[in-house]
Amino acid sequence: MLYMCSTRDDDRTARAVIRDEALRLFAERGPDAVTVRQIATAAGVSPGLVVHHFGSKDGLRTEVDQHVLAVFEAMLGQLTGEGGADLLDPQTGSLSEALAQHLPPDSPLPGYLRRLLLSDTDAGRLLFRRLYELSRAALAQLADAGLAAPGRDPDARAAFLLANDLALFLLRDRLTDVLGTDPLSAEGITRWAPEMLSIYAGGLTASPDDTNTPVPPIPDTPRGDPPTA
Amino acid sequence: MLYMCSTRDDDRTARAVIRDEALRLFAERGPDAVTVRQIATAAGVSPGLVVHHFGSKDGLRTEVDQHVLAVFEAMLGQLTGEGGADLLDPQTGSLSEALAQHLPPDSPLPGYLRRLLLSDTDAGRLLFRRLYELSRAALAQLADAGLAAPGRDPDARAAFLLANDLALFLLRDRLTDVLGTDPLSAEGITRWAPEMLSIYAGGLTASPDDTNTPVPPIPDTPRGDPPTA
DNA sequence: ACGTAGGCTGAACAATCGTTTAACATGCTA
DNA sequence: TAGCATGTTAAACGATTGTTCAGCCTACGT
Repeated sequence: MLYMCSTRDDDRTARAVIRDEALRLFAERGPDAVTVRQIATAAGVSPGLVVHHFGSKDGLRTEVDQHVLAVFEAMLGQLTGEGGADLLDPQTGSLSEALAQHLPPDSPLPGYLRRLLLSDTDAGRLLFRRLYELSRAALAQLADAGLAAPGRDPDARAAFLLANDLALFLLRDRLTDVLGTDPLSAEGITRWAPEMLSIYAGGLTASPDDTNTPVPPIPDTPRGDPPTA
Repeated sequence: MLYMCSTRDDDRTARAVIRDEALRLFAERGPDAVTVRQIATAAGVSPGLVVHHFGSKDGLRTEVDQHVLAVFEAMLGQLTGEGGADLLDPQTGSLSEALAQHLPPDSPLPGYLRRLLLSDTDAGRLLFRRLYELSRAALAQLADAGLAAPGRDPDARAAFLLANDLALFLLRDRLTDVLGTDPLSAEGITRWAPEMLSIYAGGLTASPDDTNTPVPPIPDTPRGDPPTA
């Protein structure tokens, strides 16, 4: 079964290698910008073999989609299993953080999920809807526990929180550029999380140290106050 | 000068028509997914004319980039001129809202800016950096006015607020899908803004009506409470 | 031992891409 | 009115794309 001419030192099937390399390249440049020949070269096989195993380039893309979604779902199950159901509780961390922390720093998965979420495909829509339902459930649970108000429009509020969480994900490169720190790295989270926590806990007017204490009332004098030291 | 065979009923130069159609198509499907022939057909000209006017497809893309950035910059100038400098004040509305409201509903500009922000190009990085500086300045101004705390890390806080604002923009289609309302439409804003305002004003625990009243302290009993009816 | 199914290759195919070229029509200028 | 720059088209070119095909090599069942 193994007579591959190239020197691949892992025990993965050629099929799996093609899938993994395609995943990596798709995440990096997008499926449309990657050619079958590039995938074949990266996997150390011939272009014909790619089609032979997956029927077509689109078949390969579909299978990578399924694979990524399966891995993501498995990771989601593991996270809700270990950390309880408060995965999306802003107090304990965000979805993006959890994802970044449970993945090797060079994993192509975040990038692929990013493209999937932004792509105008059924898979992307399904993924977002899944996250949305998760966000809704988390908000409802938080509300039940008295840790958050459901808001006037719980659906919109859940969507708002989810969108904010995903923004960190979608704008990761841009934020790294302006902040000088990858917000999804261990170091970046130490910058990001306190601000997020502070705002979610007490709003924009709360000072960072008020995280666990009641929020002072907003002064009635609208502006012109001396800057708060 | 005008002897075009096609029946175009506007007074724009063929060059401008090509640029506008390219802008529309680029925003819709992305520059790489749009062919020169498609642009030419949409503009009612021959493919050769596109290259004749813009040198190459990439030249056209660059010019569309410049044009979009110029229009955006002009709109930014107008907005800060009329509405004062608190354009990014969450109390008065977000950047996304302002952009959506001052543009026809079918304008390709938001879509193009979205792709620009997410594209790995210098133009995209520059645009984001511009918005980031705007956000920093707005936060500093808000802090001076006593309407917001600068936070422990003002740069990170400004980035957080900007990312949240842009999320609405980047995930517009997905949010429309799950909410049933375009969050950037007039109707959608009435759902979105109150939740955003409420959280920014008093945090997650504030009830929507507490916008201008103090926030109640978080109860000490962590969980296991009966669901609050 | 032998045949056969499947992993795999390299060359070739048709289609489509961005771009080039030659030619033509038009308006301005001298 | 002759001439020239400019706007415009149709056809064609080379490169690249996804895909097909014929055939080789190896492993496995009988």
